[in-house]
Formats: sequence, structure tokens, C-alpha cells
Amino acid sequence: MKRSNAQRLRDALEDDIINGRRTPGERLDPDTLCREFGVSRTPVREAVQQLVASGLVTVSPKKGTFVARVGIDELIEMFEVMAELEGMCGRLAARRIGEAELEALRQAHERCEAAARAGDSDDYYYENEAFHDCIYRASHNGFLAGEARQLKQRLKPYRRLQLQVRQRLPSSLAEHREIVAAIEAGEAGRAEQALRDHVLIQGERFSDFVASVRRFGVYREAAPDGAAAR
Amino acid sequence: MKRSNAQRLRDALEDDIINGRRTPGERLDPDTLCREFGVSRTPVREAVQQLVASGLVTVSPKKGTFVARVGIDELIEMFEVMAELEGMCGRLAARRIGEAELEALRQAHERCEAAARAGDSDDYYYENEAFHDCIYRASHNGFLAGEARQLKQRLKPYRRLQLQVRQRLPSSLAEHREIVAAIEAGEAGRAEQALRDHVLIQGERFSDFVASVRRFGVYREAAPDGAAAR
DNA sequence: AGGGTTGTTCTTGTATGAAGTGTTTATCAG
DNA sequence: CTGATAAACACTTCATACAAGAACAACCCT
Repeated sequence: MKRSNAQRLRDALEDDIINGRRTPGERLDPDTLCREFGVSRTPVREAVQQLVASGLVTVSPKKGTFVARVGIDELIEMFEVMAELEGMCGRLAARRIGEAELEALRQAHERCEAAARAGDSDDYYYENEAFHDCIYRASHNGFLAGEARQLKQRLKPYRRLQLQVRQRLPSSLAEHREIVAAIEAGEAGRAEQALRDHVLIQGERFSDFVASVRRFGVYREAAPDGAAAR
Repeated sequence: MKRSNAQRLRDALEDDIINGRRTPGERLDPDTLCREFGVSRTPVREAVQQLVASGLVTVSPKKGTFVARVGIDELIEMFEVMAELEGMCGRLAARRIGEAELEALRQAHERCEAAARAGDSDDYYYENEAFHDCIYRASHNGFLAGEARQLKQRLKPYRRLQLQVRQRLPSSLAEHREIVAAIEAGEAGRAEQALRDHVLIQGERFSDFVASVRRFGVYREAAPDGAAAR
């Protein structure tokens, strides 16, 4: 299946934003993108609009388009919803998971443990994602899984800041164990609670989080063209 | 604030789809839309793409663009998520609602009762929406409220089919009373449960629902250009 | 007669140019 | 030096022209 230019561009930009190669607040100049990708303005415009629709980019009329800069208050709100979605996935998964999926979940968890033992932070990040994706799939609700993935994408530029909190990794693993146990036992309420806490607990260390975020100038709504953009 | 042509077009099409003037599966011919609205293909294309992003329209490359036709299985999944979002709104609202918002909620409920007494189905539909919107706002989570509204929009073309189930209206009102009571009492768990049930209960009468949906040819994935489109 | 192939005709996707509108900056006057 | 006004610039938006790919149908060959 051949993807259109606009699609490729969208994926590339999305990847850039998610992986921090373009930081929130950075300007996205259409003409520059045209030259970079060797296409005309039309597909660029389309890609940008799709990113606007998914919330990763904002466009201020007559001022330019920028990588979306999410305010701290909205960030909290998004985490709150993310926790709920994860919890719902866990609740459904505990009731609906099949034997093969359960085995896949166990293996994903084991890979997380291995990555943690090896001390490979990047690898753990990846395996952690795979672990959660197992739960999404096990919920047997494709729409829910899609929404959860989309929101997670949108939060990714900020998630990467908080996984490096001291001592987060061991407790994260312990939470994973509790999650697996709850799903294995088929205890829906317990799985929901465990997953919700697993996401929300990161918000508890909020002062740390805010501190690290502020250094990136996330919360400068009042100055859209602030230092980070220039 | 002057809206662009693409925006006006998008709103018009969205309204058409939501209110059933364009049924799921119907073809959206770009050229026809151009003539209808007196604009060129560019803004039409833009509007269509925005609708694709919000899930109301699907475009099959080289085959045409159609009003999104959601399969029954996915419809169930979406209702499941909708119930969860509503429940979450209720839980947060029970904890966070202010006095003024509580009064607005009571009044919205009263207007629902009035519409029901008057037997005005359309009016009830509108007031019911206002009632739920009160709860969204009272959750004090703007992001959550936005997601809930968006999903509700996406479900609207199908919701209209089920509100006419016999005896649904009186029980719907009773559920509203329970919801208001739970929020007034500040009982988060009870409010969450009441709202979740309020949405899910509609799925219980699923055979009725499926029956009415099938007549509209919603579940004809195998025949994309089925009878409904011609 | 049936199946494969080829050609035509839709369809989407891309490019480019032009215009209109808001913002910003520079200059002039007080 | 400060304020206002005007002009220039930059961005978005729309239109039109063009290209390429896929589906469908007709036709030919087997």
C-alpha cells in the first residue's frame, strides 16, 4: 500500500514531535518543510491540518504554526483521562483476556523486568509500552485501544520527562506485578484500580514534574513566541 | 470572527450527517459539493479531511468518499467508552461541582421533566443534551468534557434511532433523578455508577436497537455501495 | 461461453499562482 | 521620546490546472 506524500509527511512530523526532535513551541515554517521534503505546499498544509486535528500542532491565524504547547492544567486533565482509560482497559482485560493473550502479557512483563535489570532506560521505555499495549489488546475493545494509544501519543512529548524520576523504575515494576496478578486472577476492580494508580501515581510527584517541565518552558501561554521558539 | 469557507462547509456537512440529512454510507461527491456551496475543490477537500479526522467520514482511495458507516461491533465498543467517560464526568462532578453549577444542573433537569410532560420528543432530546453538558462542565476537566462531546457527536447519527424505544423516556427521567441526587450528595461512586448505567442501559435493549439499525443498512460492511447508498 | 486483458473513465492527490487579511514595523509628527 | 498612522510583509486561503493510479467495462482470445 503506497502512502501519499501528505501521509508520509504527517508521520514524519508526528515522529519528530513525539521523540523530541521538535520541541513544543517550535515554529513549523511551511516553506521550509516544502524544501525539506521536496513537495509543494498542498501536502504540507494537509499534514499540518491533520496534526492540528490530533492536537499535536496549533496554528495561530496570521502568525504561524507551532508545535502544540500544552499548559500544565490541561496536562493534568489529560493525565486524569489517561488514567481512566488505562483503568478501563484493565477492567475489561481482567474479564476478557484469553490464555494466549495472558501468556503474551506475562512475557511482556518479563521483558520489562529484564530491561530494568539491565538498567537500559530506553529499552525499558519501549518494553513498558509493549506491556501496556498487551492490556489494550486484551480489553477486546478496539475503539478503546485506539483512543488510549492516541492519547498516549499526545502525552509522549511530556511523558519522557517524568520517567527519569529517581526510584520510579523499581516501583513501576512492582505496580506491573500487581497489575498482572489482578488480571490473572480475573479481578476486574482490582486491575482497574491498579492501572489507574499506576498512571496517576506519576502525578503525585507533581512538584518534581512541574519543576522539570517548567525548565522546558511548557507553561508560557502568555508568551506564544517565547524564548523557546526563537 | 470570520469563518473560512472550509469551516462553514465542515460545519454544514457535520450538521447534515448528525441530523440524518445524510445517512451513513451515502456518497459525498466533491464536485457536487463544489456546486452546492459555490466554492472550489480545495476547501471542499479540506472540510472532508477534517470530517475524516473526527471519524464522521471515510474516504476510500480511488473509490470515493462516504459518510462513515460504523459496524455494530464498533458501535458497541464506542458506547462502552462513552459510558465510561460519562461515568468519569459524574464521579468528578460529584466531588467538584460548585453551588452555581449545581443549581444549573437542577434547572436543566427540571427542563427535561417539563419537556417530557409536554411530550415533546425533540425538545427532550435537546434538554437532555444540555443536562449532560452541565455534568461535563461540572467535572472541571475541560479535556474530558471535550472528548465526551466529540464522542457523543460521533454517536449522534445512531443515537437518534434508539431514543424512540417505548417507555424509554420515563425511565430515562428516573435515572436523571438518581444522577442529580448522587451528585447533590457528593457521592462520587454512586454518581459514576448511575451515569454509566444510564448510557449502558440503552445497550441492554440491544436486540431492539440492532433491529432498528439493520433497517438502515448500517451493518453492510461487505457491500460498501449497498442499497442505502443508491 | 468464459476468462483474461486492455483501454477508458472516474477518482484522489499534487502543484502553482493569486488574492485578501491581519500583523508588525518604521517613520513622522507632536 | 512617545504615540499614531501608514505601508509593507507574511501568512492563510482559495482557485485552477495537472498528473497518476485504480476500478470497471468491454472486447478479444482461447
